Amino acid sequence: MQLWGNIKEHMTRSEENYIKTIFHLGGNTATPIATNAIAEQMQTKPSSVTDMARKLADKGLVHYKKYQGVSLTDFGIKTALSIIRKHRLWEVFLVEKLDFSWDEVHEVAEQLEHIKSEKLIDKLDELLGHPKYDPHGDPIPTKDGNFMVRDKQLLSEMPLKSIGVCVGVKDTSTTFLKFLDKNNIALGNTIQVLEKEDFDMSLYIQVEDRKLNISHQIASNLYVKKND
Amino acid sequence: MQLWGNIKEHMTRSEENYIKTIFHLGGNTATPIATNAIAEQMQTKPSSVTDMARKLADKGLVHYKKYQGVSLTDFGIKTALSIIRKHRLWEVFLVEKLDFSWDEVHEVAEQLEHIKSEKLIDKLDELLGHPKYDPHGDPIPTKDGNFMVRDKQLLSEMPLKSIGVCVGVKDTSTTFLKFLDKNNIALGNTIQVLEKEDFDMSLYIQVEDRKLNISHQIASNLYVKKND
DNA sequence: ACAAATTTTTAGATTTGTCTAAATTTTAAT
DNA sequence: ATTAAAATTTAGACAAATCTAAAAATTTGT
Repeated sequence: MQLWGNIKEHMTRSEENYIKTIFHLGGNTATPIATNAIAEQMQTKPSSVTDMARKLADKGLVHYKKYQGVSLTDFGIKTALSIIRKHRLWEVFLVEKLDFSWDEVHEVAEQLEHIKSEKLIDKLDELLGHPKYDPHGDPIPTKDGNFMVRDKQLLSEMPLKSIGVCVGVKDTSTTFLKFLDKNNIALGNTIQVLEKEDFDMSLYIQVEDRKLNISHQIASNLYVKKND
Repeated sequence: MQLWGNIKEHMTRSEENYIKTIFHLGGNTATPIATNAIAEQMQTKPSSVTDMARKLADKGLVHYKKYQGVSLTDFGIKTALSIIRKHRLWEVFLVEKLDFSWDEVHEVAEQLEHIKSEKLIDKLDELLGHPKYDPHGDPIPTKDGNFMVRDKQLLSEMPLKSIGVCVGVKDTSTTFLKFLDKNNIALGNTIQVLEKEDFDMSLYIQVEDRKLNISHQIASNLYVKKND
């Protein structure tokens, strides 16, 4: 019978996945997330989400009122950041230490993120040199839950002639990442917008020393940081 | 509808734990293992073991006849070796790359061994330089399931005056491993049996350049390889 | 060999996470 | 402001993995 017994309770894999999904859908703000949206994202049914919402609310991880959707509590946000930290550190490990390519890491990191050992993550972070970004350019939360929010914008929104550095991808699907590999576009590359085609909104760009055409769809999934 | 559809079926964490336990209890031989023994080892009830025995038999992993105990099939042995390989490789990783001490690795490796990715394990093996033994001196099965069985013996069974190298521990409990650390006994150390005490079977030994007394209990949990 | 002790299995219940189908609530449209 | 549409919840079911208590089989002791 301990006073703060519920602080470090066991979280199941499923609970952790729900928390992560809610966070990614924007549930870190006060705006509640719809049951349907969560169900769709998690490839499950709304009724299952309702059940889990109750359980997570009981555990103090989310705010939940019937028919009103869920949003993360402060504790829920902390929990989400801890899971995301683990996921992204493992992604860095896979790419940096085990030569995975950036389109191969997600599935494995989805499993590794649920391993429970604080020491493991601290040491992994140390081994990797406390990386700030994962292989897709997404920021890695620090141990105390701080985010490096980088001021970045979509390549599709860059003004003509402006120059920037590629710092991330919005779409992390295998097909998109493989496309980038094939076209030799990688994080860290310098990109300049040479021309914009009004008709289909495609861009003519220069990546390092190469010139190429990319569709609007591509440009709107690449994050660029303006030259600072 | 594929011909060999049941070869790579999904194994749950629980199934994997049963297979591993059966293997460790000696189920790799033809000798069947008793339901009770498995239940005790796994901290569960015999009735649960019966249920699982049926399921594993259905999947072709064990031989099972009512009231007769279970033994692994060839496929079951292959599966067990694959899990043990993963467990031990992760243990090496934790010690070599993340500075874990040998008494801290077991719990985390128990989780990591269930991560599913062939590439992950292949690459990890490569990163670690294809180690043959884990931090406790236990052999790591190769990808195709081969075991390096080292000719070793318990320190307690070494003849007087004989010299050997410490190559493993039988008991891997935290208390035992911490005791060894405290007494500066590590794998690779050269050990000579100087005297044997008839009364309590304790040993007076030399470890590298230090002399010390150890109880029979200690000596019967340390593996030594005779100087070759 | 036969009764007693032990081991193992069965039967039925529980928990977690999921589902379907029906009912309810909210939102949107006219 | 009603009603139709959409979203959400409830109720009841299921599979996996476990448990308890009782029944059945095996082993052991004399």
